Amino acid sequence: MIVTIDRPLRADAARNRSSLLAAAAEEFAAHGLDASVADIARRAGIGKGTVFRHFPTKDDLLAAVVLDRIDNLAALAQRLTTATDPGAALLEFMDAAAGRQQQLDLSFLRESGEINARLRNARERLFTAIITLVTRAQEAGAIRADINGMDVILLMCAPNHVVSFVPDPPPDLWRRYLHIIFDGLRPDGAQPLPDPAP
Amino acid sequence: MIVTIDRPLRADAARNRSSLLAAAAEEFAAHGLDASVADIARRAGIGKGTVFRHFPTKDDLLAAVVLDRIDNLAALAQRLTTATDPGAALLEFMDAAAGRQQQLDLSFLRESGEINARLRNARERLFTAIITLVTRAQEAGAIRADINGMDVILLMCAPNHVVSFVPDPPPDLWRRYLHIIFDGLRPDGAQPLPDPAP
DNA sequence: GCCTAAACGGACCGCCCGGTCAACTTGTTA
DNA sequence: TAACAAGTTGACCGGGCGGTCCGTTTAGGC
Repeated sequence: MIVTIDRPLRADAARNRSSLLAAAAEEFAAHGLDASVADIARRAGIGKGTVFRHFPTKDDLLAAVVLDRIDNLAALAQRLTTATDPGAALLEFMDAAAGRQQQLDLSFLRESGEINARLRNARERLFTAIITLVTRAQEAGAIRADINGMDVILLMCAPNHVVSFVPDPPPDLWRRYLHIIFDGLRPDGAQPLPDPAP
Repeated sequence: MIVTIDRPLRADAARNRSSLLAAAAEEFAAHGLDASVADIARRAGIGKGTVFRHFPTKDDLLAAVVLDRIDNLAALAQRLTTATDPGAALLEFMDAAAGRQQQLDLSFLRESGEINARLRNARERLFTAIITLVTRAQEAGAIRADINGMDVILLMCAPNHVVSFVPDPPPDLWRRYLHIIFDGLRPDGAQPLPDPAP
C-alpha cells in the first residue's frame, strides 16, 4: 500500500501543472490520442521530465484532462435536471457536450478497470444525471420512450466526429448534425427501434 | 514520367496479393489506421518485404483496401438510383454503408490531393450516385429538403463509430443508431437546420 | 541571506514502426 | 530441364515515441 501525504504544491509547480493541463487539452483536441508528450511539454513551456513528474504516465495525464471535462459535464447535467422545460434541458445538455471534442472522453466511458476513483465517481455522477434528464424529457413527451441514457451519451459525441472529416469545417457545423440527431430522438416517427439499447 | 507495362502477375504473386488485401482489410477494421504492416503481413502469411513489393507504401495499401469498398458502395448506390421507393432506397444504401467499418473510407473522402486516379474516380461515382439518391428521396417527400449528399455521407458513418465505444456490442446495435439518425432526416420535424451543409 | 527539500529539464534508453536491400527461391517459358 | 526474370524474405536502418535519471535550479521557512 502506498501512502501519499498531500502537502500543498510549491507555487511554481502549481503554475506549471495548470499550464500543462491546458496545453494537454489543446494538444489532445488537435491531434487526438496521438498527441506526443514532447509536443505537450513544448506547448506548456516546460520540460518533458516535468510532465512525467506531475503525471507518471501519458495515460494519467489524459485521465486528468478527461476528468476535468467529465466533471464539468456532470455539473451541467445536474444543474439542468431541475429545468422547467425538460426537452429543452436535454437539448441544451447535448449541445454543450457536443460543442467540445469528446472523442477522448468516450474512450474512457467504457474503461471499467482500475482508473482512478475520482474519474469513476465523476462518470457515475454524469450517468445518473443524464438518466434523469432523459427520463424527465420522456415524461414531458419531448423524446421517444425507447431511448436510453446510454443512447444519449453515445449520440452526443457523433456530431463532432462527423464534422472532423470535412476539410475546413465552419465552427458551428456540428450544430447541424446535432440538430438532425436530436430530431431523430423526437417521438414523431413512432416506429419502434430495431435493436435494444446497450 | 514512369511507364509501366501491365504484364500479368505470376500465379503465386497474385495469390499473395489477394490474401494480403484480405488481411489488410481485417487488420485495418480491427485496429484502425494503427494496424502495423508487420501484423498485416503475418496475418496474410507473407513476409513484410512482400507487402512493400505489392504496395510501395502503407498508405497505398490502405488506398487499395478503401478503393475496394468505395467501389462496392458506388455500385450499390448506382443500382439503387432506379428503385421504385426512393425513401427505402436511401435507407437501404445507408444501411449497407453503415454495416461495415467506414472510418477509413471517410478519411479518404477529403483527400483532394494526389491519390490515385481510380480512387478519385470511384469517389466521384459514389458522390453523384448519392446525390441522385438524396434528390429522389426528397422529391418523394421521404426526407427533408434541407439535406445534402454530403450530410448523408457524413451521417452514415456515425453509427459504427458510436457503437465502437460500447464494450461488447451486439452485432446489430449500429442499426439502432442508424434508425435514429434516419428518423432525424425525415421531414416531420420541419424546423430548419441551424447551419448550412458543407 | 541561507539551507534544504522540492521541482525542473534535457540527454538518454529501449522499443516499435515504416521502409530498404541483397541474398535466396520459384514460376514460367522455350 | 535449363536458365532467367519475377517474386520472396527477414535482417537491418533511421526516426519518433513513452518513459527514466541525475545534475541543476529555485521556492520558501528560518
